Amino acid sequence: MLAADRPTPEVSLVTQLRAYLAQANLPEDRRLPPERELAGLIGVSRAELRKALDVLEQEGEIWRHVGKGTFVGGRPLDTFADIGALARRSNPTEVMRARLAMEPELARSAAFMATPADIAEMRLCLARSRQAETWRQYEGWDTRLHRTVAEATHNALLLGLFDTLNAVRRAVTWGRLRVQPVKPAPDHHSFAEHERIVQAIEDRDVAGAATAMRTHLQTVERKLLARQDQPSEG
Amino acid sequence: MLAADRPTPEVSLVTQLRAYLAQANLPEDRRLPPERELAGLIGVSRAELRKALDVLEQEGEIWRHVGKGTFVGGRPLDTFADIGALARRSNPTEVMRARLAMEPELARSAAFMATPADIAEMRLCLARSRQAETWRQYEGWDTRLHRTVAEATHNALLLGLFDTLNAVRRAVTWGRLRVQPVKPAPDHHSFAEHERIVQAIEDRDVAGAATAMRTHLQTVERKLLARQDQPSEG
DNA sequence: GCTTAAACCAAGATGAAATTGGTTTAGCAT
DNA sequence: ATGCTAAACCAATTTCATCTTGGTTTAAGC
Repeated sequence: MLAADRPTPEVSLVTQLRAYLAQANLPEDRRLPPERELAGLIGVSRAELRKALDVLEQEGEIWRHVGKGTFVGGRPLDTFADIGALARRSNPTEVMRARLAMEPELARSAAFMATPADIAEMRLCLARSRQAETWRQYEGWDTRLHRTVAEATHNALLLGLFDTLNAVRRAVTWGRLRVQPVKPAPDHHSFAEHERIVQAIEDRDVAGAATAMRTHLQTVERKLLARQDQPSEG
Repeated sequence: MLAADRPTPEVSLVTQLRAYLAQANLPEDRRLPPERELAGLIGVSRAELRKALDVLEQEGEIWRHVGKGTFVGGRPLDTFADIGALARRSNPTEVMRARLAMEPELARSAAFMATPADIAEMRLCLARSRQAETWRQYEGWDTRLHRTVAEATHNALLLGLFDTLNAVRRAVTWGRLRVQPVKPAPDHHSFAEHERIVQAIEDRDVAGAATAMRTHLQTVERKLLARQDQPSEG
């Protein structure tokens, strides 16, 4: 381009762009023309335009995404976490790792925050799971025990995260048939491990609660890897 | 079809279908062939097949959806984690506690799984955050650093949980304006703390990474409680 | 050296066509 | 009439090819 086109080089392209953004009436979604087009409109090279857009993006005045375009304003936050999509991208191994990352910390927090009512419910779940006549019943009480621990943190966000994790776990684990006609053996590893978790929480043993939960989940992981016909719950 | 093909009409089509479901090895998603095809396979009319499928659906053994297909097992729960509702029930304190529960474990896992590319991106975020000219810019790089750590776990589920946590954090923190004209001081506590986190991850020091992240978040928590006019990020 | 234009890439949008469960209709045999 | 079958039709959904778009690389040009 000729020098005469830009008689005032001290007026930076960034400023020029800001002026354009203010003047141009953009569509409802505040999307501005594609870079190639915009470069032609303003009369600069695409590379130069992009450098200016980089600045505006750093400033937070615009946001860009490949395939979508460039938009004025802050990046919109998606208000929903899609469990299904998450489950599709994940797998049983990842679920196990995620449980190992989260649940010990939930147990730790529960040991701090649990009320007597929380602990009573945990003990109820323990007892019912021992009385279970089928694996399905056992799984129900097992799931409820783990959720009670999450509830005992008395933190709505942590509980929500646990529920999300749990929903993904169920979605991921769904396919595998578990035709276990027999009921859990009285010496099933989970009974003692669950007991230790609840006891640690009752004793306000924060480190012990986390450790007990981690140990428990590691056992579940080992069984899960060894034999696919075992329930994946724990 | 000839009567000879079905010499035992008392064996209902439903039973026959159940046998088929047990025997056939279905794809990962447990989807069975389209009705038209399945009808041909079994050798019955589509109408008759559908009547049997109706029973199985009633029993809860399968579920169907137009355009999708027919699947064995329970209908997947289409629960979306509602970030907005979660944010409404939560508060900054809970968010902080949730970060303290999750992010050290993410750092620990990242120390295991991070690739050189992950670490390079972390270092980039570090450098940019130091160069930030405004708090807004700093926050952007800080957020990106923390998310890179979550990415470095190479666990889609953990990343999803982190994103959910982060979305709630942003939603909860929404109201508070932070008009901090000055840029972060060169000795801002987070610089050194972030550096320690990344270094531990690079050194494959799993315990150190978790500890560094916990220490960092505790500092953020302290600052947050002491002075509301500080950025809540860290 | 620096800029520019062009090519290339992968993520996302778009739209036509095919697929699929659900429903209706017409034919046909009993 | 009754009951079954095949075919057509419908709307929801997937699939696939194509286009768009920001991001990146490359090489020519000055």
